[in-house]
Amino acid sequence: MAENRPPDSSRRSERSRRAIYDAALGLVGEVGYGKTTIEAIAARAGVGKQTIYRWWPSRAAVLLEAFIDLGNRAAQDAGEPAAGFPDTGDLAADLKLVLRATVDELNDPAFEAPTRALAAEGIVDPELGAQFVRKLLDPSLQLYVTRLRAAQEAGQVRAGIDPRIALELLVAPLTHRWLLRTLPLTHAYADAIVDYALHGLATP
Amino acid sequence: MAENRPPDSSRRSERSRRAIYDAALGLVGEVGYGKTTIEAIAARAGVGKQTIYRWWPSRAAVLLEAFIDLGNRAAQDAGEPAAGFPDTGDLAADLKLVLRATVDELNDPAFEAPTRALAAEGIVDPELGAQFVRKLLDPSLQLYVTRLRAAQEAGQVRAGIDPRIALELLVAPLTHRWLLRTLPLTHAYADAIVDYALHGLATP
Amino acid sequence: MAENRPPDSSRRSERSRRAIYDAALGLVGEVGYGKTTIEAIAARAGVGKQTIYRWWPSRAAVLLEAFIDLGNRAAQDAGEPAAGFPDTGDLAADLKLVLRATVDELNDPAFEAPTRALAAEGIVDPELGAQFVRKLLDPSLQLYVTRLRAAQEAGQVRAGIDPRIALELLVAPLTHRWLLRTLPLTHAYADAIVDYALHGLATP
Amino acid sequence: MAENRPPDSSRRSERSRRAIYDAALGLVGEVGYGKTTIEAIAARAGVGKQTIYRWWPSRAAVLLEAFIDLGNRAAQDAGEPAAGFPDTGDLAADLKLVLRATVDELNDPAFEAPTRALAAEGIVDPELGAQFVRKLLDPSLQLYVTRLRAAQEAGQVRAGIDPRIALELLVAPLTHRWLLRTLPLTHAYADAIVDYALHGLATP
DNA sequence: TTATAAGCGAGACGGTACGTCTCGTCTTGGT
DNA sequence: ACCAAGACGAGACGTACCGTCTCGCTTATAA
Repeated sequence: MAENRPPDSSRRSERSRRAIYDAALGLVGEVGYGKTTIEAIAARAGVGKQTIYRWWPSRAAVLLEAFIDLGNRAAQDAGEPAAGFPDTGDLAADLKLVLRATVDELNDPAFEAPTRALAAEGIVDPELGAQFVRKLLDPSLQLYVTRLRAAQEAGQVRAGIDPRIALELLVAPLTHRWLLRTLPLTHAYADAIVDYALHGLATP
Repeated sequence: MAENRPPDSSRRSERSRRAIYDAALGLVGEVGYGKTTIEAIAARAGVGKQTIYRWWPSRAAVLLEAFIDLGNRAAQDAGEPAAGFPDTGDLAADLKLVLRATVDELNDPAFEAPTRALAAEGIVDPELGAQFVRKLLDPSLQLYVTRLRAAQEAGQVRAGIDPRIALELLVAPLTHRWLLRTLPLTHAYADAIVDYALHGLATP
Repeated sequence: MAENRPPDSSRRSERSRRAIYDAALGLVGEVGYGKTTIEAIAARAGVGKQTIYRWWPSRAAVLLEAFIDLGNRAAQDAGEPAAGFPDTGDLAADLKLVLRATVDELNDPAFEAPTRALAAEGIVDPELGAQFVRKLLDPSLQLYVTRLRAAQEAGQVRAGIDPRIALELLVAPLTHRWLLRTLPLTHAYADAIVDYALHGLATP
Repeated sequence: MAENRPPDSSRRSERSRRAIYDAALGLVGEVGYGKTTIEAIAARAGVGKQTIYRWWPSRAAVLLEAFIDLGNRAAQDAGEPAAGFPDTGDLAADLKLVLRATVDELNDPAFEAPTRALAAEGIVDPELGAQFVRKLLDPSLQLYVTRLRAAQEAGQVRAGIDPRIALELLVAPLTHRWLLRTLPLTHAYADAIVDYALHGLATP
């Protein structure tokens, strides 16, 4: 009975898709994620509810795609400036630069609400969490891997170090403070993390 | 007009409070947090809904208190046994022991669902997040501070190191992997984190 | 802000409407009007509560419509049979016939509960009372007017008499006894009312 | 187990009783009967809910007693002026006088809300209805019986007429219009009812 | 060039849970 | 013992959304 054929995406309305992204991001910013209901998105986008249910499995999925799309458009607008990791040869300086920028981004109110919402949803919904990590988080982390490997080849990082683990020593503390709001997230903290991570806690 | 006087907690029914804790924890374990409704908790606890709304501001607050109470009872049952941080003199070994235990706890399915639910809720609701940190997280973290300070006094940790930041280098990577499910959370990973954090990434 | 547009009645589910009528009448008969909740009607009708709230302003309005519908269906089933007022030429006899039938109807237990409930609600809620009168009471009373006017033309009723007032002399005492339960409502009483009303109380 | 002994009325607080009457009448006047809850009465009277439940079986019973008490106090204040039925020898004139006064009373807004509420409740609740009739309605009606019997002895009313039925011919139409709001309730209507009832509808 | 079938906007539907309100009972402490 | 106060179990209220399901209406192939 239950046919459940997937919809023909070639006939999908681009117009509606954009309107839904805009409505979703707008609502999350204005009333918070909890009150961003599918009905409200549909109403604001001037779209039937079914059009959302046809193409997305959940409210969080809509927001995730809207977010990714936002990033893509931003990148495209900026003429695709790589957004690569700086490599001045001074690893500590480069890391501090990037981590400070991360701190600023995490402290940006416009960025905060939807990201927290997505992170929270991803923590509970493994499917969504995987997408979140794959599409939003991993690409950024990969840049650390590249930079760390370069430093390793330059003899600035110990040979045995696994860059994939090393990067977590740098990034996780920031994420930790941001997600759990244990203590304020400052540039000084970012600098301290870099110093501690590079030179260790133990007496030499 | 809006009087809204707080209820008289001296007349609160202990019986109902326990029943609500039990029902909440039971339901979260059985059907997950998302489907643990206040109505269901009230029904299972044999309690009026108003009795929940009278004493807790939200579903998450109920679960948080239930969780804390569970911890308290466990501690009490066990006759308040240590719960302290090991101090064998070997800092690396002690840290590995504790972080491995943390890994095991985070990987325990019984523990996972409610903790994820609470963490996710706390990420979005600052009020609840603060309680979560204050009542559940901070007490554990404080033990790290104590142990690190002892190591510092023993000359095993560099003098300038702030234990409160140092501990995040150790704990945050575990939390990060657990919350975001980037990569598997293993004893080997815990060991690596301790080694990297203690001795740093940079070439000496 | 408050849009509150009325629903599109062309898309209304006939199925649900009937089910709601049946459930409402059934429940009033079984548990009484006071215990006939909207939740119970919805549950028994296999209908969402919103479907009731969408189309009716109150519980009493549902029952009123159900009642009217019941009358309409009964009339339709019977092939629209007479329902008219008898006119044998003997006004007293005709009135006694009709008033005795009214007495029987008012004394019918199946009829009593919902009618009392509606009447009581209409007494307190002017809106509903108006509908009650217009849709259920007035059509019946109009038959009296017709019959009395015929009698007037036949010279059996004094020329100056206003049929609309005259009818109340006949009908109100029955309603009075029924609503207020002052004294038993019998055929003898109906006969007495007709005799008194037609020939007056005063000595000629 | 369920003892359910009746409370000792000798120790009853007169103070509370009065406060409850006042609160009940005040609330019905201000917010209508539907919103006059027992909780609200208790709160306004500065009385525990149990004190109401202890002495009255229902909200309507409270209001009924409050109403009766109001009448008693009014009578007492006025020095008990009989309130008897006028008897000038002219039955028609006396009846018109009284019925016009009744019309005025029924049209008095202050009087309307609680009386409608009580009547409506009495229609549905036989117990309460009986009390309503016995304590409020019958005493008034008895005055009609007395006056009609006097007229009968004076030869102004036909010998066979039962005053108890006759009075309903006069009073019921007014009640009918008031309760059901079929048509406006005016002095002219009261006069017409008296004329019609005294001299009948039929041609002599 | 029409028909035909998809996506679409709209929104009614059967449901579930919400958070509030009131019910009538029960408990506590005060007089 | 009655009382004021109010917590309690119970459950209906009316609202908000859920996800599904028709409805007509474009709109773009395929006959």
